Amino acid sequence: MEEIKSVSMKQLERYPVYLKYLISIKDQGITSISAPMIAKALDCTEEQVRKDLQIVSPDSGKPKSGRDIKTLINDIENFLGYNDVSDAIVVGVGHLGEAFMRYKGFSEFGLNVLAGFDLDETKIGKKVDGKEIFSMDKMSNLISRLKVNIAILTVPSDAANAVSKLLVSSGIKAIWNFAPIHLDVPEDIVVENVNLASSLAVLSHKLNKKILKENK
Amino acid sequence: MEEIKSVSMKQLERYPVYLKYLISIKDQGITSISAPMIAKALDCTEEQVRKDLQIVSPDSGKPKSGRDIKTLINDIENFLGYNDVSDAIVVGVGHLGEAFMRYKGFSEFGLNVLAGFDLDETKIGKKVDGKEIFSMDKMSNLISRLKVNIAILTVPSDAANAVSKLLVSSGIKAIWNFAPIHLDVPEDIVVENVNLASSLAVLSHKLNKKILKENK
DNA sequence: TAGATTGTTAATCGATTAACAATC
DNA sequence: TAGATTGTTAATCGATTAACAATC
Repeated sequence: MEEIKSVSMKQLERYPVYLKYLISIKDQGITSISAPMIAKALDCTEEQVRKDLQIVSPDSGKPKSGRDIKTLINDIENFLGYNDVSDAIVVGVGHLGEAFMRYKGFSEFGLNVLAGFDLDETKIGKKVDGKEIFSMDKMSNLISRLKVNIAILTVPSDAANAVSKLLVSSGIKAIWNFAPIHLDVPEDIVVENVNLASSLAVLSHKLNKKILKENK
Repeated sequence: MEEIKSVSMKQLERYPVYLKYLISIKDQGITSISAPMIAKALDCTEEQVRKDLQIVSPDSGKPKSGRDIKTLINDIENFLGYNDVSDAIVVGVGHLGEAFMRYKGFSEFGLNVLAGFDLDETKIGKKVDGKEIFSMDKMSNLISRLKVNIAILTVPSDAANAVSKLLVSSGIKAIWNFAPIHLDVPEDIVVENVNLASSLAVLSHKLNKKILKENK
């Protein structure tokens, strides 16, 4: 029986950063890497790196040399599911939604955007990067027919809750929510919020503290 | 002497969510609100709401009735700096960068995008929502001349570190980084990362756990 | 008054950091 | 071998949660 190590959300957020770094290092022709090296490059502690890597990698590192980069990259990619493709739809094709429909990087993460949905009749029927924009009343059918699990929600805040209800009743299992509000959905629905206002609040606060420090 | 309550990053991230909710409630004509009501609507604990609000609001709530919504909204907006405008530039006018140049919501947060910068000669000189796209070699001069503090960094990962060095040497104080890598900048530079790959890693992991649970 | 809500103070929880023996 | 690096186990830190007296 396989041992199951649990992983925290904080750790999950770090793996893509490790991965990017490891790939860049591999491309330089380096074949093995140690926790202290990674820690130094990414400005974190080596203890944290070791604990994180132990979770995703079945085999352990070797004292003195560290870990094999290729193996490690593969372990992280498998752990993050980059090797299995999931279908997703973009709901709300505004500036941000359109950017996501055009974004090539998602395929790297195993995410495949099938189509977009919008209320605006002037957008319906148009194609963005080869993917069609449908009207909202086509959404439910497409989700259940193609068994889409993931919705990228980029509608205005005041529409977000109504749309999320529709998504849930159509069978969507996870919502990647870019509206800066709390979605009121059943607790078994996975919601991951990306709140730019929150992020900016942190940035502004740090910046103000810095400016205050400089001026005194 | 004013008492200074310290605030955590986690708390800062929550204020914009409170604010959105309070504004929507105010628009319904409600004039006062209690911590338990907010907690129930936003799916968190009332203790947390109380502690968070105590930090931003000088006057305390009243037992039974709670807090005055208008006052509270004003307190949060002031605390987050939404009433003072900061200038910013967008560096890297790809799909995401262009979306940010077009995004109207920033003004609500007190953020004013002045201009964009890009390497691509076909983009240079064009205007996006009235804001011009300049070549990268104009960047340093504009930053120092207009004393711009904030850069929204939306360049590809492999360019991010070189560009951030240029930003820092030009006098930028804070970088809102959308490249999924660690920026190697001096520690007094404020960096706020928005890593979509990290966010997606969390979503995928939760989704996989949910699917595993359903299938057993 | 009675009870809902308040702010404060203490307990719990989880994640990070430190310490250390094991090993290539 | 010596020393860098490893994984594990214990200590610290910070944030969340719980408990409770005060009050409109």
